[in-house]
Amino acid sequence: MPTVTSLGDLERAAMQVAWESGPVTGRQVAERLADRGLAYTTWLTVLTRLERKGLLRRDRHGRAYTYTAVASREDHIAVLMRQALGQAQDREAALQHFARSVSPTEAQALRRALEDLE
Amino acid sequence: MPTVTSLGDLERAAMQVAWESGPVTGRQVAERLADRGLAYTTWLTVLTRLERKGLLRRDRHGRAYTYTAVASREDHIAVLMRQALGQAQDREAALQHFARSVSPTEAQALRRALEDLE
DNA sequence: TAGAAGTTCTACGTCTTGTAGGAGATGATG
DNA sequence: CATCATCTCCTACAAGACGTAGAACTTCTA
Repeated sequence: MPTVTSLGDLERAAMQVAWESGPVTGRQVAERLADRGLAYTTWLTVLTRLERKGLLRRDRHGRAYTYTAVASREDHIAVLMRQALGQAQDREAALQHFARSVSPTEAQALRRALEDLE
Repeated sequence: MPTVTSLGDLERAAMQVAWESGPVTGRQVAERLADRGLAYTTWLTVLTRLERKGLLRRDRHGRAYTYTAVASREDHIAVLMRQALGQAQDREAALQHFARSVSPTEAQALRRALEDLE
């Protein structure tokens, strides 16, 4: 299981944009996050690093690159959760603790999801 | 939700020992992990950092300190999983993806755990 | 063909983690 | 009580990740 490195603050922000706005250019990310007052090239660097981490893919479109999330946010989160779970020596016990820690709504959603599995 | 910082390699190893061997001294950790060939003070530093991160607690016992895990390994893992889940904007969707990604055995364990909830 | 817009490369400061030595405190032991 | 074995504390340094960005080079486009 290839370890997913944890993301920094800017990296997370850029991923949010990629997830919410579909394929984006560096320029678009910079505009979407203009409130942070960071330089355009800062976002380019962040996007490049996210590509190297395998979270984004990029395709040329004319002069510019377009960045696309490799996995959906939900998939990414599921991977993170599985990775946490993988650290348990007793997974069933860990799952039990997890089940106890979720809200009733979440528990219900989980039950439904598990039913749909079969 | 106070963010749990991710652990480094040595930190994780030290936590394993703390979880498996109950309260331990720095010396014991160093011995348990002697195969790594690291200096005793290296482990002391690691334990100190884990204490600062809130994962270990320490109590004086004569001249030495004894380190104890604040949460069980399973609780810690549940926290990590919840933290991952917390990044979703649509938790139900994320849980659904997670449910789909676990093994049949794990799914069964989860179902049981959720049943026991009520 | 010149300018706008894009990319690439390089760089630097800070924080985290791995790694550990030296100095000082303290408990045990003869 | 003096000394030795231990223990802690403080400090340090290298490497890597991340935030941050400018300079230089490339490429559309009018």
